[in-house]
Amino acid sequence: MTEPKAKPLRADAQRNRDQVLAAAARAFAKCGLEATLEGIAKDAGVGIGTLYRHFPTREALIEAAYRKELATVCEAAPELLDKLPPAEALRAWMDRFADYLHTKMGMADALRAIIAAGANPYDHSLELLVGAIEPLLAAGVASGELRSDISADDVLMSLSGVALAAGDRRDQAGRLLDLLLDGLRYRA
Amino acid sequence: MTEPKAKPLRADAQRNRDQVLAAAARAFAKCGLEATLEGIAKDAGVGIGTLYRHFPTREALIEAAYRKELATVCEAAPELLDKLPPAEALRAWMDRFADYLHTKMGMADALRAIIAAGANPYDHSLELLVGAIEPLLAAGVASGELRSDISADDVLMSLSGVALAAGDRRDQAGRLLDLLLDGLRYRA
DNA sequence: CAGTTAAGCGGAGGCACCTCCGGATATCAA
DNA sequence: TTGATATCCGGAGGTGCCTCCGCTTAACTG
Repeated sequence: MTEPKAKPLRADAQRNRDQVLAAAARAFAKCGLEATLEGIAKDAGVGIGTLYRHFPTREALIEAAYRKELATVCEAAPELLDKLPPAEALRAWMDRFADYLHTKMGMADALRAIIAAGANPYDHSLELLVGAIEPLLAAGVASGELRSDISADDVLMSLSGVALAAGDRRDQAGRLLDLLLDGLRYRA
Repeated sequence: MTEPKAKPLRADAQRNRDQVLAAAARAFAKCGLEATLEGIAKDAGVGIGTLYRHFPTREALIEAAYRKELATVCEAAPELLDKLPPAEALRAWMDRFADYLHTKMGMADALRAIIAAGANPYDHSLELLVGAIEPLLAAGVASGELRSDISADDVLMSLSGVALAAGDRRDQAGRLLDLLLDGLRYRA
């Protein structure tokens, strides 16, 4: 999970990167999303330039800071698939995802940027999410509950769009996710 | 359409407001959304403070600048309803809306804020949109094509979520809107 | 161990955002 | 017409964002 990557960083670079990430996690936990990048850099004991080299945008930093938690949400997918019929498992996972976004609204904007960017195939979080959705969707298609002409990408896009648009009105988000799932159910 | 409001502005205030709005429209048309507020203020011949008094946030200014165009999109709803069966009319209107957002991506963030704000009942654009969707939805329910347990608010939320999340991938947005409409169709 | 060099560092600087408040002025009452 | 005053104006200033580039140093070589 501490990805080695193609290019191993120089020792000092790796150390600084970790310190920035730790400081960012602290700052976001304490101040929410409006934590200043300069403050994070100072707290990490590095210059602002160093922070920007490692994380070229605010979103990149947030994304990296929350990646581990996001992975946890994604890992719940297989478990749900064990316990529930595919369509229900998908719906339940959507709820987990929406809950997560709801508690970490800070992540919302970052996520929107990540997903909207779309084009970047190296983005880890995006893979993570698509990877979580794919088995759920495939199982639903196999069991005949879900239509087969929608990709995991599309589901993610709709899901995140709905979750982000609904913002903090969690009940409304729930209704919209029901609606989304209805659209996904197979019809002759 | 040039709402008189409860409090008629003082003559100079009204004049300044109009000039700012005109400058904003010019700036957004020319530079897209990254037009600077300071530049707009200067172009309008007012101080930055005046701009901020009239439009406390960037979104407020954008919203005001695009309100007229948005109204045009909304006015298309009844016409579509005349020409098409309700569900198709709704779908066609969604396309208009998505097209609009697509050409004016600048508006996207503003719209997201407007819709996410939600709580502000005085927001004119929100009323406009809900007012456009409501008849389409009602006609669909009346004809039995669409389910009756979804509100125009919910439709707007899903629609905008999808359109915004899809960003500039217009084809994907189209698929997602199809999906949304499938969810809206009546099922026993 | 000493030399080389590519990678990394960091903060000064320029730009935009937004707030705040002393001065200006439209409006109204007398 | 002449104050009185509520309203509005505008830009200086404090803050954060992000870029750029000269200096530093880890890592590698012989």
